[in-house]
Amino acid sequence: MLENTFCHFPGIGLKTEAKLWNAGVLTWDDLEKDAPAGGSWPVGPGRLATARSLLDACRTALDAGDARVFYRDLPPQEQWRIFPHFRHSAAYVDIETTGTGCGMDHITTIALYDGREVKTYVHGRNLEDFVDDIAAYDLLVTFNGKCFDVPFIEREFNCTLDQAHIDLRFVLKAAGIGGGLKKVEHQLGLSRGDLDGVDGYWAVLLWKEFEATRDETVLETLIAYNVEDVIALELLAATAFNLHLERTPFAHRRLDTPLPGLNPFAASTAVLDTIRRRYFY
DNA sequence: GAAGTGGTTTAACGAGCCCT
DNA sequence: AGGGCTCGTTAAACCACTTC
Repeated sequence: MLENTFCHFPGIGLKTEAKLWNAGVLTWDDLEKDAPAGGSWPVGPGRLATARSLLDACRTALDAGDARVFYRDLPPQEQWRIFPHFRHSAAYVDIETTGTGCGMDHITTIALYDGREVKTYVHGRNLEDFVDDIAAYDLLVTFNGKCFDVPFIEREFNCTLDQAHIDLRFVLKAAGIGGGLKKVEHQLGLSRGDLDGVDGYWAVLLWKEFEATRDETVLETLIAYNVEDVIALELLAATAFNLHLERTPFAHRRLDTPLPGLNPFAASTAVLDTIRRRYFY
């Protein structure tokens, strides 16, 4: 999709890009050919020359796996186009915390999924390893991570996550699927089994319970919930990409919807019942 | 070459929304 | 419940191109 993208070039917005597509200029290679059928370019010679001068840099960035070039230059509502090109180096990330509001909050667990393997990080054990591990990826995929997860991580670890970042909250909203993560999953017909109805507030309660009891089953239930979130992100990213693709001339290049990854952690129904009884009845 | 047009960019602001 | 970020909107300025 990036090779069909022109709206990241200076002076070319979505309208001009659509005109190029309509004129049969569909790829970067087409941009270097003679004028399209009809004899004239839907963009002036100055902007055409600028775009042409940037083609090599774009090709190099694509080959080198540098997603940041496109992330920087694409309009925010078009950053979904990055996904298939850098999917092999994507990290689906979600954090759980002790809550929000009092300023003393900290991260309790982090889940990182790369489409193959799940990694988890726990406060007081291996949480700091996350900073080194995440640096290996070129693309972050989160839900509301631009507003919550990434600022929280950067504050807590005093670091900067400078990867390209697809925040599915905004991407899905622009595709007509709004709401929180659980609502989005529900709209797409996804189910979480035992963890249906469990939300971020439960993660706060589960951590509180774990700190009080040091019961590993409680911790595993929290991690299972955390991991379930990141596994779902891959499916949501592919779905969001396909929804946006349908609005372009390239709808035939849909991505296959990935099978849900295997969650190596299991939520305990006994633990969930305990939390339910204690806090919700 | 001047005027007009359409498109893009930029900045400021506020609202909305989702996270735990 | 609070925090915080992004996005959308709007308006103005700018740019490139077209038309005469």
